[in-house]
Amino acid sequence: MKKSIHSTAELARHLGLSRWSVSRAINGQNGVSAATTEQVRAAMEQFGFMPSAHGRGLRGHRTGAIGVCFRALDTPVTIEKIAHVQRLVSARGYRPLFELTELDQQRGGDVINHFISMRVEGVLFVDTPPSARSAEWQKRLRRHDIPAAHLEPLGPVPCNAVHLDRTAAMADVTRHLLALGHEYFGLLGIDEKSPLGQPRVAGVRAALTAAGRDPRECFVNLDFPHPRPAGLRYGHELAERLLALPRRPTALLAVNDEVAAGLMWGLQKAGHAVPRDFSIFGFDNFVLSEQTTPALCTVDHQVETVAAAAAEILFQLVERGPAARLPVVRIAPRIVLRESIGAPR
Amino acid sequence: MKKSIHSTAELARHLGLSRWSVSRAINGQNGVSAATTEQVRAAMEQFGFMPSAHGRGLRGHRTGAIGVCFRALDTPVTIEKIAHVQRLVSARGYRPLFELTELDQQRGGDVINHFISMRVEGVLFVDTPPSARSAEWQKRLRRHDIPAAHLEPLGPVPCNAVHLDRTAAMADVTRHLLALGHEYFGLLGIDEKSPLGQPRVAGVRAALTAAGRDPRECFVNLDFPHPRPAGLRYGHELAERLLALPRRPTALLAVNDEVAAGLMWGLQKAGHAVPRDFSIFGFDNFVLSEQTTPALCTVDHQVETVAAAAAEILFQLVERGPAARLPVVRIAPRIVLRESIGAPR
DNA sequence: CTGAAAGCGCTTACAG
DNA sequence: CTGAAAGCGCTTACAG
Repeated sequence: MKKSIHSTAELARHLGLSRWSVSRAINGQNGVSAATTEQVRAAMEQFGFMPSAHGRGLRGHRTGAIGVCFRALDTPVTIEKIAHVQRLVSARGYRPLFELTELDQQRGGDVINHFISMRVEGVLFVDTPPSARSAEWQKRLRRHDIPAAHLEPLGPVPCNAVHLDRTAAMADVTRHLLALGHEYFGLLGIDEKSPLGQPRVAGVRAALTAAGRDPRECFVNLDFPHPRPAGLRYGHELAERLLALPRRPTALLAVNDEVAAGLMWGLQKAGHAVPRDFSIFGFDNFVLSEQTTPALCTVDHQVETVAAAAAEILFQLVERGPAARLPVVRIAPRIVLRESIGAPR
Repeated sequence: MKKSIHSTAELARHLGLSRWSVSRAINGQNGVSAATTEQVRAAMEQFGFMPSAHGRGLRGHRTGAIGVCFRALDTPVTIEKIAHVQRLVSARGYRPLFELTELDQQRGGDVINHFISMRVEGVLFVDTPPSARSAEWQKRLRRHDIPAAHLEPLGPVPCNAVHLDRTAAMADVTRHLLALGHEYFGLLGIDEKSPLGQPRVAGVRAALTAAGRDPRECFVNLDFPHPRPAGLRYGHELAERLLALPRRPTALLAVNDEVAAGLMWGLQKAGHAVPRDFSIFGFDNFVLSEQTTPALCTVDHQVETVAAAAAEILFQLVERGPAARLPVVRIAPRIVLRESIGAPR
């Protein structure tokens, strides 16, 4: 009675089969009897045996591995992306290999080395900023005929990428507040010079212009240097600055839900009511946003849709070859309406 | 002029060396001239070549891979653990392979299959609850002589594990508040029947008893059914219940920082001041805790210390063989003092 | 210090 | 439906 089995050869010997039949049974190829297949399956189960991915990748040349490259795990939205990517990649029969690039900055660029040495069939870059380093990474991947797709790259990418359409989202939000009767908008903590802030301000401008308003007279952008990431405390300070303004906006669009919450508490502490005196919109649909009183209106990233689109691009590239060029996809975020907005007084 | 190189054999041919010299140069073995080593290194750099992990794992029998198994990515503390584990494992020359078990519940248990097929040299379980499934996983690993260590298992584990000493943490907190003069304690949202709540309540009891008090008369545990995870809103509701109590505790110990923050806002809304009327302690040292006004006292998980201890256990097991049994390590959390506590009125 | 053989655990392509 | 050869890309152990 054997106690453990570590190769298809041992399994074959144990079952009195040839190693080739065992291999075929494991891979579900035809040309092997149903009885043999079942016998092999049962023995694998019994011994907890799994064929070596190394032997397999060496001979078969399909490793089934997909490299997934994150910048850092700093936001809840990024975390959600991981979970979805893991699910999508596994469901398609591949295995994800996760790497964090930020940690690697200090340790030399072995993220890509690892992917190459593992002979991944494709790489998904998530939230990665443009840099000399990442440009070089991509050149190396191309050399090895490994295709790459981009899930929300922080810079411009010519193809094989999925973006969240922040411009459309903010235009939507602005239209919504215009329809409620708001005339003067406050943007809070949205840095127009940052790659993520620029399209958001553009969306506000576009909606105002489309409604026949002059953007220069319809909104004020409040921002000042603060510790990153922008949080509750920064929102709290913004409330003070806002109240000190000679002309106060009635519709407030915050950079994220935490700033929106801090802003709301600051305003409430000063005796103002939301949405009676101010309408507030957050961004990110972070758990916090539904826990405040009143619950915050916000913008949802549609992570599942974005992740699915990016994964689909990668699968296409893996299956059609690394030379393929797929158009950039833009996903529209979804506005989440809750209790923090109303008509201005 | 070759444009790409995919194996040590190609590299050797290109450099006019034997494949064996190339292999030795790559692995930094002695018995190869410095000039040859440098030549090989330069060519690898030039062609972006990395030896196949599959060929390597097959012949060398050391794959350098470590499986890291998480339950889910639901809390910031878990996320922090990932980052530390990645860093520690890489620094020791291994490569982490991350898997999320919760997603896999639905898809069949191929987490362990993946680890086994990748011939990992060890597995680190993080935050994993005891279950029939995980017991079976461990049996399978043992069969393959793959050692496993546990970073904060949610159930009892006889060895090779690191725990956060929640009992010590709560005893510390309680002693601190006793010293300030508090006589009556409120526990908020800490479920004494849960594996994480039980040791926390035990710590409070222990500190009270040690101070010569009767725990039965010194604290009240407020908890009621609520949507998980416990957050701001739940804390907000707890504030109301607390204020309705015939005898109000002055020292409040919340299950986590979000509940503590919600509690604080609820009390402030009702016209009470913190810490003048109530002293509040959170738990987790979540970013939120330093962003509230006043900033929350809390308990830090010492993630770095816990992760390092668990990684060290795993490295020992990998190097000393899977039969080794290392004692369970308990790490004491650190109390973070900020502005939310004071002497009772 | 360098070369040539053997073999890790698989799959592919061919033969029966 | 099953068997035996060859070879994927490496490293180990041996020979010089």
